[in-house]
Amino acid sequence: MEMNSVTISFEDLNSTPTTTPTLIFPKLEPIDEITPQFTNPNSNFSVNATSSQTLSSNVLENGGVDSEYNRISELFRAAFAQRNGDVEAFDDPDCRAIVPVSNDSQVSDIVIARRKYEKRSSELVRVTDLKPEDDRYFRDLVRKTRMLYDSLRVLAILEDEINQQHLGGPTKLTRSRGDLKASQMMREHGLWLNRDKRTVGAIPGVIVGDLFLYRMELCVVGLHGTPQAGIDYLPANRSSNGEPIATSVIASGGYEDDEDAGDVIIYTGQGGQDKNSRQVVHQKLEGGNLALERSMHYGIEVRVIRGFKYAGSSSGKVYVYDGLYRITESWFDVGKSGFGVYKYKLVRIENQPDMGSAVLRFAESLRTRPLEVRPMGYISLDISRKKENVPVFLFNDIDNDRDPICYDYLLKTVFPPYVYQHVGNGSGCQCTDGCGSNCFCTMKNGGHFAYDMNGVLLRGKPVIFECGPHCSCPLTCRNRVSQKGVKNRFEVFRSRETGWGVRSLDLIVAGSFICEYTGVVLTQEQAQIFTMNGDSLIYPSHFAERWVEWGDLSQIDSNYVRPAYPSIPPLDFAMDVSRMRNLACYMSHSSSSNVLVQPVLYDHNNVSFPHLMLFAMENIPPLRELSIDYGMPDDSTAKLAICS
DNA sequence: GGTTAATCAGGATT
DNA sequence: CAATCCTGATTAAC
Repeated sequence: MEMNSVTISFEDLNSTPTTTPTLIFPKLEPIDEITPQFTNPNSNFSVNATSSQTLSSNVLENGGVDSEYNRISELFRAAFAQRNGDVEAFDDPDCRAIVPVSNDSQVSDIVIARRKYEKRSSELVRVTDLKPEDDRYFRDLVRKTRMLYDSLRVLAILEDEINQQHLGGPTKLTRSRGDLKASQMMREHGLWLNRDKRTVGAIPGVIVGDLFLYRMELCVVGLHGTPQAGIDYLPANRSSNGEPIATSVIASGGYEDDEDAGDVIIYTGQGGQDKNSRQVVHQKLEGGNLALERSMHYGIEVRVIRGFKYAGSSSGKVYVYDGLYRITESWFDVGKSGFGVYKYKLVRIENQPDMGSAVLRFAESLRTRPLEVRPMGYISLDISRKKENVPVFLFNDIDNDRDPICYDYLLKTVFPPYVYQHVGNGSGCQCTDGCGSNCFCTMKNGGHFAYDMNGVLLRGKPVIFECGPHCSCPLTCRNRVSQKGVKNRFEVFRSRETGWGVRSLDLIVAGSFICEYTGVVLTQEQAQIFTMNGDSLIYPSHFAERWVEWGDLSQIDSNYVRPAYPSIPPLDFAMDVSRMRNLACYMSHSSSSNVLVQPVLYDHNNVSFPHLMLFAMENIPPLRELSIDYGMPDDSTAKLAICS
C-alpha cells in the first residue's frame, strides 16, 4: 500500500501551482505500520505470553461470564494507573508506549523522555494521487479506528455505571466522559491517525459528509487536532519558515459574528471571549488568527467541519466534515459586541461532493414535507402500509421501475411452526425491576448487557438473546431492541449504480439497530424445490460475519478473545423473499459495508433459526446508501440478483 | 410545567 | 500555565 504525499515547502506555494514539488515521499508507510515505532523494542515491557494465555483460557472456561467486565474494568484501571504513574501498572504486559521514540531531532532527548506522548509532527504534507485500493485501505483503517473508539467510549461509560451500582452509593453527579477516556486509551496505544505528518487538504479515508459525534473523535482520526479550539494550525515556532499555517477549522456557532451561507463562510477568529463565550476584548492577530491569515497568503486550503445541534446524538451535537475551503479575504471588523474581531471569508473549493451539512438539512426537510421538497419521484409514501412504526418511502426519479410496490411487506421473518415448539412460560426471565446481571436472558448472553442504555450494540456475537414475550420484564426493558422495529425513516430508492437501494433520512448512530432482514424461512426440502424452480433464495450463511468487527478490542487488549459464546451451529436455512419482503431486501452489497448482520433470538429459543438483525457499523449520514456484505466479490454488478 | 438558556464543573491538548 | 467554537449536569428563565 502506497500513499503519495508532497511535503509543502513555501517556495512552492509562492510560485505557480504547476511547479513540481521539491520533495516527494513515494514510499510513505501506511499509518498502522508506522505506529509500531511508538513501541520501544528495547524496553522490558514485552508482552507476556504466558499470562495472556492463562487469562484467555480463563475467559473461555466460564464462557466469559462475569469475567468479561472484570477484564474490561482491569483494562481501564491499568490504563489510567499507567497514566498517573502508578507503579502497579508496570506489571501490565500491555503497558506499551510509555516512552515514545522520537524522530523529531529538534527537541532534546531528555525532554522527549519526560514527555508522555509524541508531539504532532511539524512536517506539512498534502496527500495526492491515491489509487482506489489506497482509498479503500485508508477508509477501512479510519472505520476500524472509529469502531474501536466507539467501543471504548461506550464501555467506559458502562464500566462507570457498573462501578456506581457496585458501590451502591447515590447516583453520581456527573457521568464519566467516555469520549475522553476512549481517546486517551487509544493514544496510549499509538492508535491516533495522522500524527506523523501534518496533512493539508483531505485526510485519507475521511470523505465529505462523514459524521462525528464527539470533538475528540476528530482528534483521533486526525481531521482536527485540538479538542476545543476551533482553529487547528501548525504553530509558528514549529514551522519551517517561522510562520503559522492553519489546516482546519470548526464552525459550530461559537462566535456570534459568524455568517454561514454554506459555500461561503464568514469565520470569526479566536480569542477575546470570557468563559461564558462573550466577546469582552479585542482579538489579536496571533495564534490561529495569524495562521488563517498566513494560509490565505499562501493559498493553502483548510478543512471545514461544521458543528450542528442535532437531537439524535447524546451530546446534542454533531460534527460534519464539509470539505475544503480557500480563504479569500480577511479583515478586522467591529463585532456585535462592539469589540474588534478578525474575520475570514472562506469559499468552498468546487467539484467536491455535496456538503454534508446541506444534505443534513435537505434530509430534514424531506422528513417533514417530502412532496413539497421533491414533488416528483415518489411511488409510495409507505411501502410497509403502516406495518412499520415509521413510513418507508419508495422513490425513483431516474426510470419507470416500480418493482418494490409489487411485493407484500413482511414485517417479521416467518419461521416454520416447529421452531416454536418448546417455547412457553418459564422459558424467559422473571425480572420485574430491570434486567440486570442476574437476569436469565443476560446470563444467556454471557453475563453482560448486549446493548447500552441507548440501544447501541456493545459487541457482536454469534447470537444475542433479547428478552421476549415469555419474559416478565416490560417492553421498555433495555434488553429489547431489535424486536421493536425500525426507528429511522427509510427510503427505498433507485440509483444508476446499484439499482434499488436503501438510505435513511435520519442520522443512524453507529451500533444502533436498523431493521430485520425478513423472509419466509424454508425447510431443507422446500428449499430444494424452490431451487429447482429456479427461484433465488437468501442463504443467511452466506452473509459475511461482520459482527466480529463490532466491539473488537484486540488492538488495545492482547487478551481479547473473539466471542465464541454463545456458540451456535452454522446457519443452515434459506429464506424466500420472492413474494414477501421488507426494506432490507433492497440493500446493496459492499465488501466494506456500513451495515452488519447480527443474529438475535427473542420469541423462540431455537439457535438454528435466529432473526437476522441489521445494525449500523458507522455513523451513517442521511441519504447515504446502506450496504450489507453479502459475502460476494466486490463488484457493483454482483448485486443480489433477486432484488435488483 | 415543560423546553431553552445561562452557568458551573471537570477536562485534554497545545 | 493559560487559552481553547467541549460535554454533561444543574439552575434560572421563559
